[in-house]
Amino acid sequence: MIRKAISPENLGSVLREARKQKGLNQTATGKLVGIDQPTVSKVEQGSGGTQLGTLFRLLAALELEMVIQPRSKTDVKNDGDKW
Amino acid sequence: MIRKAISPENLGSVLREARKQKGLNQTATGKLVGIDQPTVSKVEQGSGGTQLGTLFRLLAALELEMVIQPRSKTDVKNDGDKW
DNA sequence: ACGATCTATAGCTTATGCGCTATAAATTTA
DNA sequence: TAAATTTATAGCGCATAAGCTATAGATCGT
Repeated sequence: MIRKAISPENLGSVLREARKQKGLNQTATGKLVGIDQPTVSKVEQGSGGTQLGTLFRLLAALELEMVIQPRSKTDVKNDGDKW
Repeated sequence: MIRKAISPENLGSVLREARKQKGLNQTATGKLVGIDQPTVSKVEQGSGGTQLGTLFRLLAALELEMVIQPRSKTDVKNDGDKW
């Protein structure tokens, strides 16, 4: 499971996976936090133009949190799959 | 130096701290990745309107990466930081 | 194949980001 | 405290996000 994101595309993939993991569709997810379905779609496709406010609302809907840390040279996909 | 962010304000604080830790000012940081100083300022102040593309460029300038993970059950106000 | 559900795309409108430049506060340093 | 540096704010022009609605395309189940 990809957790690390260094680009909007990465992030979009992470969000999509998390959403499916929760059994939600784009419409339902967006409704939880006031984002319309087309916007959820664009974020998941990796739109770098997406705004931070939109991202954090999405994270809230999916019960996710963001961690900022120094870039690791060695890749980080440790941690037994928790989701 | 691992910091969680659940809002644009959180994130802005994290970025500002990381920048200072690297001994950079807003102008120098922005120049590394083609962002102007006023924009860096707004991001650090927590503008939810900041775009993801801008954020990722800033992360690159500061040699940071983003990790998305399930929200910790233990409250986010638990590691000594004030937000 | 069919219908139902889900996702992607499009047009319109309003709002706002960002680069650029200039300048005003605020902070640091001597 | 004055000067230098750094950060915040503002206006302009251009580009684009996001909400809304509609619909086309894709996917799933029967």
